[in-house]
Amino acid sequence: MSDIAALDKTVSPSDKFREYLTTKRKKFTREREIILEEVFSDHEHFDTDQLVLRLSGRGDGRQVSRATVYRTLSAMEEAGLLRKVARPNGREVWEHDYGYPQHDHMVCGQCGELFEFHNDEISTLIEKIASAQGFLRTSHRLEVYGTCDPCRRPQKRRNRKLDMI
Amino acid sequence: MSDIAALDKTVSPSDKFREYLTTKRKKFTREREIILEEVFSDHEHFDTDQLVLRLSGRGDGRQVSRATVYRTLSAMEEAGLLRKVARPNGREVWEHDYGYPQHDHMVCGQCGELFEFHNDEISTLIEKIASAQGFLRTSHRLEVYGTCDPCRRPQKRRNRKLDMI
DNA sequence: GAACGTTTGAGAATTTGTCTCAGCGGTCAG
DNA sequence: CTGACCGCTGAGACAAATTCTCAAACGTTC
Repeated sequence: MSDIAALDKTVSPSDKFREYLTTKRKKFTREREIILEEVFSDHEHFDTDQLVLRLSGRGDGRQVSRATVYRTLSAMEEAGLLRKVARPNGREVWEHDYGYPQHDHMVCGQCGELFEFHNDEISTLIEKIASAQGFLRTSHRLEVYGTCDPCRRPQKRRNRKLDMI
Repeated sequence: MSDIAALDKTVSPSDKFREYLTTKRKKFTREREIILEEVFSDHEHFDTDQLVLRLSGRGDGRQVSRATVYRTLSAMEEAGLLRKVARPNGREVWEHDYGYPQHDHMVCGQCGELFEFHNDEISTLIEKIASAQGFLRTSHRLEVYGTCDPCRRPQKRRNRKLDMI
């Protein structure tokens, strides 16, 4: 699911982060590098706490404090590398926002799975509605709730990550 | 006249909540009644803490504990009476989700104001996109971020602080 | 109205994120 | 290359929001 990642990425996340830090007169430290590396080692959504755990489980003897992880993730958000997405349980998770097209999500209430999708009409329409009200849109967040295809099929074994009694 | 015909339109939040509680084999306690009454006494968005305060300020000598307020709001969400909306500062507020038409929000990053809007095209389009993927949509949440009209106008010092409730 | 399972309140505990501050260490002018 | 400035870090204190614990009170059912 993550093989097409390097498409038109002439600038790597690392470069982009460096660029951001430079313009902000901030520093590209070893800690920030470690975090960036870990964050971009796969494309799954992750939660801050998970990341802290993953970082502390690294065998390289170099760990990063919780505070620094929080600080760095915020910086990466500002740099346009990451964005937050809400899950149905109220929690928030991070996802890559760089090297990936703008997209929205469908959240399955049965299995809790998060599906990404992209649609230009939506963005255009939202833009239109906003400007009709004098509202200057910079971004949006759209989550569609319901039931995903696999979970709707009766026969097949359904994904059941959510609780059963 | 037929009372069945009238039922659909006259199911009050209270009735709806009772119905939910009954099917869940839960109890309609005095505390839940008090909270429900306060929540539906006006249509503003509110935050849990605000509600706790409002409840403790009631002169009727009957107060409800914080824990119960949290528990009851969650139950009301499950019952379909309330839903959560995100504010730009990461906070969440509650709004009525019953007796009100489906609508979305525009959130001003300057003043933090929340504007409701409704647009059928959006719903239709989302429906279309979802079903094209076999996803059965039951609801959605759309928040448009940007700057509202008043805040875009220069000179006038219209911008309020974000963290004032 | 008695039995029984549910709910409540008060405060403790947990969760999640921010802040402090002394010492470390990139960066860059010289 | 080197020193020094100033941002950065870790550890833990703090803070805010929410959930949990458990004995007593209550609502519902029979």
